Amino acid sequence: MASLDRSLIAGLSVFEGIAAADLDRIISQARSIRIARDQPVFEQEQEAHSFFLLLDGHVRVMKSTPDGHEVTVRYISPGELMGIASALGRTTYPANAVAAVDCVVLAWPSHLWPTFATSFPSFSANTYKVIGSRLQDAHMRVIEMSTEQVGQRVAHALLKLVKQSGKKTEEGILIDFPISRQDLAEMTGTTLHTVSRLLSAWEDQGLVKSGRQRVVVVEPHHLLVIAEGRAGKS
Amino acid sequence: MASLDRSLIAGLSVFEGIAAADLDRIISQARSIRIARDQPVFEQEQEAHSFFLLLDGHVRVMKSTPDGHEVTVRYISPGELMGIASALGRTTYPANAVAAVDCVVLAWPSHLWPTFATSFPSFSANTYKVIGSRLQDAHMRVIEMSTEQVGQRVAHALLKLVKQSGKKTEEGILIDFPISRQDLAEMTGTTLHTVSRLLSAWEDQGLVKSGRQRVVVVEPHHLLVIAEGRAGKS
DNA sequence: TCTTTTGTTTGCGCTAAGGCAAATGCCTCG
DNA sequence: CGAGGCATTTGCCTTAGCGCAAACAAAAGA
Repeated sequence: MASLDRSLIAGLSVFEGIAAADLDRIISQARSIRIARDQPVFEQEQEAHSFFLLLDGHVRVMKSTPDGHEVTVRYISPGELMGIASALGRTTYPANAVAAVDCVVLAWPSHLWPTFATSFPSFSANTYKVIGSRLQDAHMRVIEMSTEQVGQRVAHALLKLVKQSGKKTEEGILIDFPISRQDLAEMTGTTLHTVSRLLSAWEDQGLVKSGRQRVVVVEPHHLLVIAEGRAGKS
Repeated sequence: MASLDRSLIAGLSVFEGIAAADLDRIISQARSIRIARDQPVFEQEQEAHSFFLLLDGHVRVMKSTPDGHEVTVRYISPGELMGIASALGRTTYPANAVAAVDCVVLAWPSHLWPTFATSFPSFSANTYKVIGSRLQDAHMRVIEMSTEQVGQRVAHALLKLVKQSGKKTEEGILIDFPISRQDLAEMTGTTLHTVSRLLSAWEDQGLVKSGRQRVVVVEPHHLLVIAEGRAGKS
């Protein structure tokens, strides 16, 4: 671990409330790994040998069903934990994770978790908070899927991505990793066709600008109106 | 706590791997509460003062959206934990829980959690396992909502209920608490009308028998075929 | 017992959104 | 620079399932 990483890392919310010395001990036991775009970080059903912290890049987490469907569970941004199956007593990963762009991650062997949990209570508390918010997220997704129509869901997804990984540009807020219509469809439970139609319509209205694997949100506020449900049905 | 409860409780999976003496200490700090049908166990957004173990009855956990929709997250059966927000560092309950029938629960004050977690590591490990499986569940729900059609979803819901709370009768397997079409609709993201139509159709085919707030599954195997997707579209 | 409330059934029309198919445009790799 | 492969766009058709509305049935209450 190069020392320059330390200063970056210390500020992450996962490490809030952890003494510098403890942080050093935690970090020193991690391996830093570089993962090329489209390469897996971990795979569904495989033994959960490690848990990870994403330092740089973006990772897509998805689950595939027996009958071949794929659903994107979430995107991971820098600073977030992933593959923390061990904290929940699981021995295998529940999903696939692949690098959406070239990534750098820290990896700890899973067997360290129990020690970490007892030695660094803040770390485990922070981790469980993360899990709590993921559970919350998942339930929100269920609710969205149950009660909203596709337009709203896609709008929500875009806003979530903007919040997570939005990068200001002169055109608007760019989602700063490659994302296809298909990807958006897998996040919202629809088809790439429908997503394409929606984006085209929104582009005509000047709400977004989009191209190949690229989306820029121009009018987040208006998009929010759509997401919330009552946008004038013009 | 009456001692007769102990023997029942000791066998629960939440308490697996816990020494008898520890178990006593845990249980002695709980209050046993009786909750009448349709009364709340805890409520969304309220301060999470306690966490609970359901001893007897059935509890429905649901989430309401700002715009008035209600979605049923899950049913809790005897032996299951609920309201374990504190284990995830939350200070409020994320959902509503109401007794589907008269219930008996054990309640621990939330402030005990940190102590419990350190004093009884098996207990906390078991709890986190529960949370892990709930997260898994929630993701499965998202996937179902994304990829399956209503018939499949309702079939899945029925099978889940049967597994959780099925009671063998001469007619078939009865879901042993009152459940309305509306309830099933809220579990599967559809309307009571559609559920009603489906149940009627299935009743005609002899797969289920149902009445007012009552469902008996006669042919679980055939229902599974429907849930899995490829049932001849007759 | 009669009335009211609450849950259920069912018919009918409508529409959001999926499926299919073909065309177009943008990268990338040779 | 050219060819082939992806990603995207769009039109047209089909349909699952929702909304509305009315009739029914069973439980609960008076």
